[in-house]
Amino acid sequence: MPEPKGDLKTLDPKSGPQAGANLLFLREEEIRAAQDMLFFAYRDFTNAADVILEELGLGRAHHRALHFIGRNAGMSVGDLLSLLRITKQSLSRVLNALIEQGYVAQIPGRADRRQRLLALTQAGQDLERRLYERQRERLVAAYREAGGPAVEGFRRVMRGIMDEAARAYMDRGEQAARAPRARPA
Amino acid sequence: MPEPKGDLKTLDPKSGPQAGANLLFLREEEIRAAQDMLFFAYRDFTNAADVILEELGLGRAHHRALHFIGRNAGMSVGDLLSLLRITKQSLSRVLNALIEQGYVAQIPGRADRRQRLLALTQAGQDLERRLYERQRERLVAAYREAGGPAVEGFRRVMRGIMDEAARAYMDRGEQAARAPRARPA
DNA sequence: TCATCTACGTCAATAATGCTGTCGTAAACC
DNA sequence: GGTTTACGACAGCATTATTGACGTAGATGA
Repeated sequence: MPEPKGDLKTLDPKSGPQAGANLLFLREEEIRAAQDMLFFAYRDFTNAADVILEELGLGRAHHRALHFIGRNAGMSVGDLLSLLRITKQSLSRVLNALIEQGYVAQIPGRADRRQRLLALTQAGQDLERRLYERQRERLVAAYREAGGPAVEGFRRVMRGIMDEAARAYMDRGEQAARAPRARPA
Repeated sequence: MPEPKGDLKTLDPKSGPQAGANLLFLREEEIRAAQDMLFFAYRDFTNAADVILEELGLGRAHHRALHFIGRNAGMSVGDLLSLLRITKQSLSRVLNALIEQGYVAQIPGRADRRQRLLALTQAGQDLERRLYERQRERLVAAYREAGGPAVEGFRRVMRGIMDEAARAYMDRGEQAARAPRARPA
């Protein structure tokens, strides 16, 4: 990459040696580095699928919906809403587009016929898989570089960052992990 | 080829008939779980600061700018643009608001007087710290729950997910790590 | 010195994604 | 049978992002 003049690395390397303050500083620097990392990793992770989305005229919101519907075939609209934590209106635009374009199907719930259970059509599964593959590349590379124990640590920290509801969701498939639309061919 | 998993939890105790397919399944489930985690962790991490932002009528874009300016006092507008990877126009709205409200100061570059180097004012430092504290709570809790080795693993995986430029940026202060907000307005 | 590039700012228009509030309908529930 | 629930839709608005065009001051090099 071309180095601009106002180079980020040459900011201020003076060191103030105070053991206690230094420890405090290290802790703060550690937390601030985590802020950086969350921003960068999330940015580049989501970017990975953007090329495909763009050529289809879809956005990241569509991708998120496809992802969660694919992973929880037969979920209700309400379930999806509380997973995404957006409003009905925000979702409806996205969902309508996906339905209209044949990526998502709605089937009335059998137990509760007010519900319109969501699932990916074949086209939806195909598209979701294409998007998945892009993000998968990055994640697999990162996992491989980092190694198994690091991945376990990653999992533990990420879990700690998310809130209780999200943790409960993550625990969901622990037993019935294959429930969704599992199985790679 | 790659080590699939460093003994995460055992998703499937029954070492079934098709061990190969099962391994494949585990790998895919692992990647998909990572997608979930990135979404949830990022969502809840960013949400942490929203209350403060809202009462000030600021958004997350303002927070990101404050964060990076605070961490790189004296950076140029161009540097900030390439860090955030947004357009000049997107940044200008945010930056103008921050300057107008007295959170950010611009000083002409000494070497290159076309530049308008950015730094937080005292008010900006105070605000940024309030926002930081909120996110810090979450991260400290997560780090403590997870433990030291897990944090190192987290760091390694996150680094693997981000792109080369971001990694180079992370390596920036490895020695001069104390540069961040050492510059008063 | 003069032409050109660079760093930054701005105007105009548009898109994607989110929000609130309201209303309607069908089905479930007590 | 009245109330709540699940969902859909309309109207309007805010935030954050985009592209493209244009201007200006200052750096830079032939």
